[in-house]
Amino acid sequence: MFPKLDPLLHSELRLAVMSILAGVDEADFTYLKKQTGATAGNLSVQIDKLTAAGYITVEKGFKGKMPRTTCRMTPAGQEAFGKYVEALREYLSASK
Amino acid sequence: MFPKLDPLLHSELRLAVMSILAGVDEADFTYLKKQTGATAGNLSVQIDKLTAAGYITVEKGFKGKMPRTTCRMTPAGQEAFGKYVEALREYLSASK
DNA sequence: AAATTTGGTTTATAAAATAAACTTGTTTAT
DNA sequence: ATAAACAAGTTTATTTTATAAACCAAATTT
Repeated sequence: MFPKLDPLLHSELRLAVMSILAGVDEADFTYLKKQTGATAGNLSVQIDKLTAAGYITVEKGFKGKMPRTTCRMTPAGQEAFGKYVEALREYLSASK
Repeated sequence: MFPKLDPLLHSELRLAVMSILAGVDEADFTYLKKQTGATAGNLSVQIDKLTAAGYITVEKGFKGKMPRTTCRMTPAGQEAFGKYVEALREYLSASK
């Protein structure tokens, strides 16, 4: 009845990151930080987890002289995100 | 942009319990256990948390000679659940 | 009457989230 | 030129959660 929710996505911050990346092709660390309101430390950790899961890729470079970390969602990430959304709807729609 | 998700509801098992109770007036422990597939221990703990939050009430009685624990969602729980669902939609719909 | 099942609770362990502190380098002010 | 402040993160430590394992009391079955 209730499908298992991908624990990697069932996290407020990781979900927000994925939600942003789902609509935007790429986003860098500071942008994600601003949009989510997360602390840098927390964001760094959660980005690592999404990367380890193969849901996003991280590219490190420089914008001028400042370091810049760019994130993109992978196809695997898109699929996982889609499935998570579907699963979640089961939980939410059970009410009506 | 991303509303805070009520941490009490952003839990797979507690969400499932609330989702069931949202549609059903009352449900007892064993029913919830069966429907969610949770272990009794986990369910007991999570029911306690929902009770402590005032989201559900627990009534203990007997069905014949066997103990029976009946759960109901409170108005506060309904409101919190509704808000949570709304908040969550923000996360999910940001993608499209 | 011994073993099993029901309906749980309590306690212990593992995993996550979060924050605080630290690092490396850059820009700005002195 | 150097000290102070800031940017962009990472690492480590702390707190909170989730989950499972162990336990308990009473009822039922063999």
